[in-house]
Amino acid sequence: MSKASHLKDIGLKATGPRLTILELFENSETRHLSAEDIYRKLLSDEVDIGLATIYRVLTQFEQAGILVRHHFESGKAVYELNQGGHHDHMVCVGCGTVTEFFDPEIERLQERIAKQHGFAIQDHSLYLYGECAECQSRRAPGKR
Amino acid sequence: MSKASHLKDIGLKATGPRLTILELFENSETRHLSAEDIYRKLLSDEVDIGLATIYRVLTQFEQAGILVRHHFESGKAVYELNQGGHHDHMVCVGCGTVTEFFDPEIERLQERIAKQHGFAIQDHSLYLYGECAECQSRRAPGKR
DNA sequence: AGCCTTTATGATACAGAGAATCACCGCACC
DNA sequence: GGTGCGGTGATTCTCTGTATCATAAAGGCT
Repeated sequence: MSKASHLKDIGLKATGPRLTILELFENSETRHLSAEDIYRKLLSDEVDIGLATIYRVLTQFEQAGILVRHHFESGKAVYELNQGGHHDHMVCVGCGTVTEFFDPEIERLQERIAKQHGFAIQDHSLYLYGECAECQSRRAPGKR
Repeated sequence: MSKASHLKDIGLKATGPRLTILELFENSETRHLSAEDIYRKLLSDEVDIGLATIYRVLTQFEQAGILVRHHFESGKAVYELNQGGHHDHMVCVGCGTVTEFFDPEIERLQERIAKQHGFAIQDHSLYLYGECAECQSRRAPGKR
């Protein structure tokens, strides 16, 4: 299915900005992008899309399930392509790198805890913050 | 140890606003308070503390380890008394109630995953969002 | 107690992320 | 080829939270 018809299927016109932003996610090295990231990236590519449009499109894509939104500690929201599999995130406080992981055991334990409290989970967020291997050795070479 | 000397020990003068805010946390029904919550609570108690002061004091208390800060999905930061034991949170999207829990197994698994990636955890945040038992039965009485 | 230095306070201005507004544009449909 | 309607982008607004700065209050000292 083409990108254009994919957008139409969810009730959104296949406009220039929307296709551009979608392609940006598909071609980006870094999976996780903030509105600002996208804005600046497009500016440097000589593509002029207003910041308001970017926020709008990101929100629409999130509601349509094309993107998933995360709030890391930075305070600003980042988005990534929704490729089906749920996963959690490990964020390096040194370089900002985001590593994804999935642990079925943790998922199961969360469900068990919720059940114990009569709580119906709709969503959850698990972020590990710390230092990645590269940043550790950069900071203390020789060690470890 | 008195509250006043506790504050002095961490290098903070025992001023009115600081003692008031500390007592508010100790006497509050709801463990988790935002700056706004505190501001409005104090206003209704005829205590006039500037919002700037509240933000400052909260930040200082967090740095001193007296309070712990959380970012739920609401976007605004909430604080709770740091009473030693780490725990995670379950937030009801219906009524906003926050339930605390601790699962040593989940903690252990997080550490294992980090180690597998050579990642040194400094901190983590785990929030479960969903509907609490009360809200479920309120929405669909009779069911479940 | 009274002085004096330091720190805290509160009003206000500012900053940054993101949402709302609104005139204009352009595509789809008649 | 008009016309209607959703989409766009410039701008304004809102909401948290921070920085500024003149004034006030703590706490040490005598």
